[in-house]
Amino acid sequence: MKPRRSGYKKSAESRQQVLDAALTVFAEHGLSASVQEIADAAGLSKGSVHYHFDSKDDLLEHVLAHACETVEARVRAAFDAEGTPVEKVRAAVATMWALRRDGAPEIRVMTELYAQARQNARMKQALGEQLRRARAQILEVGLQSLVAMGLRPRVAIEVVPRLLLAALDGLAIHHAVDPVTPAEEEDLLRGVEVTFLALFEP
Amino acid sequence: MKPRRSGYKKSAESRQQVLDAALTVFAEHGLSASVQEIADAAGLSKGSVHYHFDSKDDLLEHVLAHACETVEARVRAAFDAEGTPVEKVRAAVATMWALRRDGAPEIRVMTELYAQARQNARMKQALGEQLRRARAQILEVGLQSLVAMGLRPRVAIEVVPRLLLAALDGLAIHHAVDPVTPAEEEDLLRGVEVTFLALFEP
Amino acid sequence: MKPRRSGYKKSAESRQQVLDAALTVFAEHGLSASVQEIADAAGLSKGSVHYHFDSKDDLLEHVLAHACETVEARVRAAFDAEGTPVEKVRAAVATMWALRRDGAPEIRVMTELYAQARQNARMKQALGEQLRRARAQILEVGLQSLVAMGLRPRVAIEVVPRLLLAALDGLAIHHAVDPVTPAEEEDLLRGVEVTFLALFEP
Amino acid sequence: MKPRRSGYKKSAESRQQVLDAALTVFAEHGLSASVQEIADAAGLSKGSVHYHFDSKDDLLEHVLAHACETVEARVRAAFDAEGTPVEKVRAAVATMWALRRDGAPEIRVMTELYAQARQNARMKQALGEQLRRARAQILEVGLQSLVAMGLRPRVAIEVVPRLLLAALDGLAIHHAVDPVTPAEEEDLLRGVEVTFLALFEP
DNA sequence: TATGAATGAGCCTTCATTCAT
DNA sequence: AATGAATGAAGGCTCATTCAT
Repeated sequence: MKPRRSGYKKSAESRQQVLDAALTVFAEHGLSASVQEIADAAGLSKGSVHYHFDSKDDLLEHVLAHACETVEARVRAAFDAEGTPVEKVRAAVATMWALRRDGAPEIRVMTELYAQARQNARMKQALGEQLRRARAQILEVGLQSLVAMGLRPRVAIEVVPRLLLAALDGLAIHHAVDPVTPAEEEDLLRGVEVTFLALFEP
Repeated sequence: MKPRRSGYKKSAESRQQVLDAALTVFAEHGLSASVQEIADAAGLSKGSVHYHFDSKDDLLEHVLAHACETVEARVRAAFDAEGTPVEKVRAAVATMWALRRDGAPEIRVMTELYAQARQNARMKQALGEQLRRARAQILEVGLQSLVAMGLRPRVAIEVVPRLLLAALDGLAIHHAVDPVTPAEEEDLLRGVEVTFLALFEP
Repeated sequence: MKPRRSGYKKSAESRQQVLDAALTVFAEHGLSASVQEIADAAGLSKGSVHYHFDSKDDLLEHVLAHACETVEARVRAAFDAEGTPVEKVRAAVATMWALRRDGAPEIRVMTELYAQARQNARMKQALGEQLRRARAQILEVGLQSLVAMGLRPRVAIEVVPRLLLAALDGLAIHHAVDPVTPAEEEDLLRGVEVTFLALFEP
Repeated sequence: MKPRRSGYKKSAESRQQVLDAALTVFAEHGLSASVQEIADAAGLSKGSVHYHFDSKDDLLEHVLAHACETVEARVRAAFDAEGTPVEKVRAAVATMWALRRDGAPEIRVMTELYAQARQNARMKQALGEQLRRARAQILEVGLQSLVAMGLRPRVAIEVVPRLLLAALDGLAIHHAVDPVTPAEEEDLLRGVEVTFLALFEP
């Protein structure tokens, strides 16, 4: 069962190299980056990429899955830090924004995928599920604690995560084209918080 | 380029056909749609597309400009309808959302362009300018009237249009992948209004 | 018979404009220069070029004919200047070289045509005839006078013009790629004369 | 690019096939021959040509280099045959002429390149260097031996190779359009020799 | 006479994918 | 497990040519 020597292990390593390289290259040069570029970045041959992944689309799906995990982990880590429920929510939102402001490759790839998804049913479904999961997570992990505190939502609570994520991703795609200046940033974050809290009544 | 006098009417017509076809095709099949597809949709030859536009990128820029004008006109028309300032803003926002919910080709193309802009300096600049203009317009046309009414912004007023447009575009890209249900829609719009108004204090 | 007004005349003018422009453009940008470039240089439309000439090849043939006439006229003018037969020959050779050294458009086009002729039977024939005529002219006009002076050729006299023209055109094509320096030029011309005269015995 | 060790033998073979086919096709149909024609002649796909060479221009440069080597080798082989210095020079010249008379593909391609070089800086430089090298070789290998024999040049010795190569290449391009007849050939070669030797005094 | 418009064939190039090794 | 080699489809673009006006 266990890999005898380095054989099996080597493969997993290479596969991961491809995955990492793909994330970087896709983020840097767009989803139209060629398999060759990825192979170069991974230090492997073009053939190897297709050895590990059936097709470019297949690779893309795995990159997406990986990126989602990474992002989710980071956001949850921020949320799991100590503090009151409101502080925890605030920390999570700050992290979500920071990833977008800094152009984290995971976010870049995901925003590009939204465009591509319209032409790719599988990808559309995958992205849709990821999005629903993210919203569900925000709802269960973040909002329930607020509700438990006595805050009552002014609108159907399901739309709150939708609005929050939309605002963040919208800021991200605009930021790429017309960057938020450091001077604006503080006000912007305050704006997000104000609007977010406005959805609840004390 | 432009016909001197009366000119051959056919040319302007054909050019417009190409432009219209391009908008539709780009919206439908993504920006990677081939020139051939556009030519087919326009009922012209591939050569003709290049007769009217120097390159695919050139065509794309014209499509962008055209799309911006169209969207701006529609939103302004909604705003210019009768009503109190708040009603006017509400109508404008409703229109902005409707265009996104219905997948208007202009909006689709523009959201795809945000992805492409990262790899295309010209496009990035063009989109950036368009975005700044849109924000400026919202600020001057919409928000000033609210301020004039005595509403005072809780944050730097410049970030308000940024937040509003970001939320709308974010909703649009998510909607394409995980549609807002009719049931959600009312709550969603109310959420947008609530958050928007929360940025002001009476 | 005579053109009534300016109608006919205008046409001849335009035709000549095209011809002149073609000579210049072909010399400058090679025979692969586009019809559009020529039309631009002529200040006319692309359609006009095809109105005056059946095809690009047709135009090329006329350019060739025109160029030959021009060159022949210049060389003959040099030869017809005053002087002894040897001086006249020397003057003609000097002119032939000067045209090549200075990259006269007529010469440039003709040397490019030699390459193209291999793929174009008509052009091959046209160039062949032009070449035979040039050789005949040198033979009759130039060499006969030397023979009449008592100089006797050391080889069949028909090969003398061939050698002379070959040397000149060879120098021309090499000159374009590895220019003859002014310092070399005097020696080069002396070399041509020495070798030329060596073909005769006093 | 180059196979590291033993490599896949097929690759080097295929690459050579492309090179050979390109030489033939370029010579036969001119430098404007399409990559497709070359691929067909090589028995490979169009994609394969681009697998082995970055671009058509790249291929052309390699063809040029290859052609130069071939020609140089043949001429040197003729020169290296036994005989007195004068006989050796004569043999080399005879070979140079024979290649041109027979329309050797290497020569055809090179003469076509002279035309193309005017529009292609890289090619111009490459051809210029090749020409200078050829002249230098003639000077060092051929002429020095004549000088060593006591023959003294009548003109700066550097122009002698220029004149010789020019005459040969000039004959070549004219020959393609107005062939040297077998009857003329003997006289022609004698003419070349006479003129060549006339540049020296005993 | 002259031209703007339109065309279609052809070209170079890119690239995901396959396969023998 | 990994890759070099090869392919074929597709794409953007150029351009000589035709034609109605």
